Amino acid sequence: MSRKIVFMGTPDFAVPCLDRLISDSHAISAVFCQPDRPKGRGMSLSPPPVKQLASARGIPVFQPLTLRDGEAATLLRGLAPDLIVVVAYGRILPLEILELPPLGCINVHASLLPRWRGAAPIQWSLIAGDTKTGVTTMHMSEGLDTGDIILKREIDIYPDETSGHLFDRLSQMGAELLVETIYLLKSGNAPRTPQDDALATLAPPIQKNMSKLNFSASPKDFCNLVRGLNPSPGAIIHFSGNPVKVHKAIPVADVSGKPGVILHTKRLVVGCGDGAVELITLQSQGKKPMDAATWRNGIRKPPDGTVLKFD
RNA sequence: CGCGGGAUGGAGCAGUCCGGUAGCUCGUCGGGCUCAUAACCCGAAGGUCGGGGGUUCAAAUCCCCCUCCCGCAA
Repeated sequence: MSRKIVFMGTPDFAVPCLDRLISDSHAISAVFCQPDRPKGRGMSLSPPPVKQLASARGIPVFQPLTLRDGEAATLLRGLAPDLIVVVAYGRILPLEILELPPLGCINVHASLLPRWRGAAPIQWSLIAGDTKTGVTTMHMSEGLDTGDIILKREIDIYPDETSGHLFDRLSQMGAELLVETIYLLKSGNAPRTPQDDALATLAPPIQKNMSKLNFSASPKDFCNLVRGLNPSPGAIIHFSGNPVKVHKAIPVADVSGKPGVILHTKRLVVGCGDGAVELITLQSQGKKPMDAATWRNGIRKPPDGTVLKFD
């Protein structure tokens, strides 16, 4: 027999999960997501990705400002779901809602919990230089990603992988793990393992002041930040006072120089920490991304005796 | 009407304020040098300066309109 599911999610990451539930013929009685927000150039109001998919499939969409004023709970009681599936919804669910569905509320999270609880697990795993990550499903509790674990699946992070790329892989994997989890849940065989709070780390939302790259950091940390912040919001360096976004950078072995100083006449090998990094792809304000050699063609030659360097 | 940057030979840029010879770093092609090079030297080709209108003896440059690209902020 088919169980009624309410899906709660907002951004791109949640889309494959919803899409998979729909194509697997689960009964999605409603979708909740964050309200439309002004977005992009021109600040036009735009619906979040999950809403776009749900609308296209004719599923009712609700976008309450809060889940804590009782209205959402009343609404949900009316929908009487057997299960609530939450994927990157953007809000913590109150106990009143957590206790509502008979099968409970489950969540898909893009990390190997208890590592990287919070809003930006993918970015933080890259920034920290993790070599493996994964997806976890859990029974939701009142805390931030603290619920008992149902299933966990692990993958290796590629050495030059970006957040964008990892996002794609993990969101697909999340959809897989979600359907397996629901299957186990329905059959009453879902495992339930409490998280070890002592091993927990936090992945708070990415702040814009994290975007500034520091050439005195180690080459590895420098490049990890570039990876973690690609494609959004992007890591920034400065040249002649102007911000330049770094889309790709790699550590360079056996070379070192003063932080920020360009060490090669052709490539953008730059002194960094106790070594050097090579900047591969850059983007100046108002421009499209370009490879380092191309970017370099556009900068003016400094007066003789002056070294080329980043601020 | 959120703020802002941009469109100039194949690429990235300067020149635009103060109208009057099309410039720089590369690439391409030809030649030279070197044991050798993402090295160096010499030479050449290649542009209706995004589109339209206007002002002017003269517009990449000044005025008006349009198209496309991008950054920030949210």
